Amino acid sequence: MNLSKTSKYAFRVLGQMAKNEKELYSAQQLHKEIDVPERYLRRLLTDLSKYGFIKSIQGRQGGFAFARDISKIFLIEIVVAIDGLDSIDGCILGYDSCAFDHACPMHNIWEETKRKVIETLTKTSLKDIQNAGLKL
Amino acid sequence: MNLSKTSKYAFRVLGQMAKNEKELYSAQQLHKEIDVPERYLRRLLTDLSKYGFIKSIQGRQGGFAFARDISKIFLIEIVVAIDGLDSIDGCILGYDSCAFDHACPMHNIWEETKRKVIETLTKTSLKDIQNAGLKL
DNA sequence: ATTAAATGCCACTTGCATGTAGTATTTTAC
DNA sequence: GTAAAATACTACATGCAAGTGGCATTTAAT
Repeated sequence: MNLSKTSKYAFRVLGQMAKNEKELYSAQQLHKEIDVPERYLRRLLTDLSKYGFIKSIQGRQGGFAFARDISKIFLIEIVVAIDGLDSIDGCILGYDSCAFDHACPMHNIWEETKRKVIETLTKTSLKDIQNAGLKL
Repeated sequence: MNLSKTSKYAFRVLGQMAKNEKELYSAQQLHKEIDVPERYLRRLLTDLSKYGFIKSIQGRQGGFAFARDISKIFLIEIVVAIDGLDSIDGCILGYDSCAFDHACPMHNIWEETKRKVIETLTKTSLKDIQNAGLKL
C-alpha cells in the first residue's frame, strides 16, 4: 500500500497529456502545466517512453506523445512499471512471505480492501480521467 | 495512499501484543517474536506509549502492556498517530489543495476506493485481528 | 548496597527516493 | 552548415525515513 511520489508525478503527467491525447508535449511545456521539477520530469518522461506508454521525438520541435491508445492505458500499469506490483499488492505488514499458508494477522481483514484498490486501478484508464478536474 | 514502514512495524507489534492482551511484553521478547530491529522497536514502543495505545513500566521486570481496551483501538488511529491522516486521505496525485472546488483529475475516480480504505481501517480494531494469522 | 534487566533520551549513521547539473546527441529552422 | 531547441545519458547532491549506539534512569532480585 504505497504509491511513490514518482508514480504520483507520472499520474500528473499522463493525466495532463491525456487532455489532448494527440498533442505533442515538450518537457518544458508540461513543467509549466503541472507541478513537477523540470529536470526530474524530463527523466521521468524518458522512463515513461521506455515503459512504452509514450514515445519520444528528439530534436528541435520534438517532445512526447502517447504511444498507445489511452483508453487502453490503465493506472495499474503505470504503478507497476514504476513501483512494482508489491507496492500495492504486497503484505500490509510488510512481510515478504505472507500467503494463504502462512498469513499475517491482518491478511484476511485487508484482502477485500486491497482487491478494491487493485480493481479500481485496473479498470481505470487514462481515457476515463481525460476530462475530469476541469470544472471550476 | 501511503503506509510507512514504521506504521507497518506498529501493526506488527500491536498485533502481536493483542494475542495476549493482558500480558506485559518486554522489547526484547517482542523483538524475538516479530521481525523489527530491536533498537528501532524500542523507540517505537516508547512512541506508542506516548500516543496512549500502550503503557510502559520501567525498571527490571518492566515492559509494555495495553493502556486501553483493544476492542477500541482502531487501525486508523495508529496510522494517524504515526503518519498523519493525509498519508491515507490526501490527494492521490499529491496535490496539497485538492478539494471539491478545485479537484485533481483523479479525485472522483479515487474517492470511493479511498473511502473503502478508510472505512476498513476505521472499523477494524486490534481485537478483530487478535486470533488471525495462527492457522498453520 | 550492588547488580541486573528493563525503559528513556539524544545524537549519529545509513540507505534510498528525490532532485540537480553538465554534457552529449538529435533534429529543425534559417 | 551553423545555431537553436529539444531529448538522452550519467554522475552527483539533498532530504528524510530507517536504523544504530552510548549512556542515563528506573526498579527488582539478591
